Amino acid sequence: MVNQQFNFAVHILTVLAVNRGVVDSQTLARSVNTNPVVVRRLLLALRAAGLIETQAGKNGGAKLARDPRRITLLQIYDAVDPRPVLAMNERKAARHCFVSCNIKTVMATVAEGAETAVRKHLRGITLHRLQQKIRRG
Amino acid sequence: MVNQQFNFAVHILTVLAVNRGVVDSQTLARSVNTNPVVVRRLLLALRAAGLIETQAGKNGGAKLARDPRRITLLQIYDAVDPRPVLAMNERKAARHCFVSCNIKTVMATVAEGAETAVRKHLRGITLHRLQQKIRRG
DNA sequence: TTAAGTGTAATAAACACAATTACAGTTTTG
DNA sequence: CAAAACTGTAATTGTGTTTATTACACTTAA
Repeated sequence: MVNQQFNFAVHILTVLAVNRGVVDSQTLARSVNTNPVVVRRLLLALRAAGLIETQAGKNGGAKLARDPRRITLLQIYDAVDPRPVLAMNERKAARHCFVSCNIKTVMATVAEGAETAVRKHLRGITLHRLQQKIRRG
Repeated sequence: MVNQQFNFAVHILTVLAVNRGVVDSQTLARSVNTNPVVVRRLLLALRAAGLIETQAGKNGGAKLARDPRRITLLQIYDAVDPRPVLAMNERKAARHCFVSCNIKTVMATVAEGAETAVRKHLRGITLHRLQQKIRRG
């Protein structure tokens, strides 16, 4: 099972951007094709990041907290806090082996570079842009 | 459990680059701190990519097939064929929902861009460079 | 011919993630 | 104020992915 929180979150926000109003977790879950509880957990993360507002009670749900032009995919990425794009090796090094003792530090730099590259890419894409693409089919 | 094949593979190749000779899977496994069978499976992938040569039988093992200056992290990445850096959503779309029907295509483009960014980063780093970094501690 | 390796299948164990159930709390509306 | 319709959240189960382990046939050097 691959982590799809980023996908789910972008999907949810796109629906909110298109609908321009309050949408409940049940409706969002149907669009994403998942469980409402999964959606609500993501909504909490998105709210903590200041991207949406939620309302409890009857006729409650979620809506965007700001203009889609001012929401980037990087902000969504950070909101759901996914695992690094290149996994780090957390095992103990073999003390007798020089490579084993130093590879971790070196690979951390490599992973950091990969992360930076992805972040730069995501920073350049706004929710509004996705919305436009979807409108055009 | 996070996929560490890329980490393992880079580690293995770095040991081979430093040792400059045949190393058996038992020794490599101790350095990586994993099981020899796991190492041997990775060695098969690296051999298929033309990065190493292996030898069966007594005093067998693996060695680099070419100069570390001509091995990039991208080649290693491709050899182990890891999952995409951004996962794709494979679920069925909700036919009644316009966003649901089109988000997949849009997100595929986003994921492709992320992949390209990471690949570009990895293409710029050679095994030889890692070796140098490790030598300096 | 034996010792020490690789190649490879099969299975078990560990782990991450999503789905589901359940229910307390909140808010609107009649 | 009572009922309906939501959110917030904990607890548990189900499913898929990855690594570890065992086993053994095959290969090669000495």
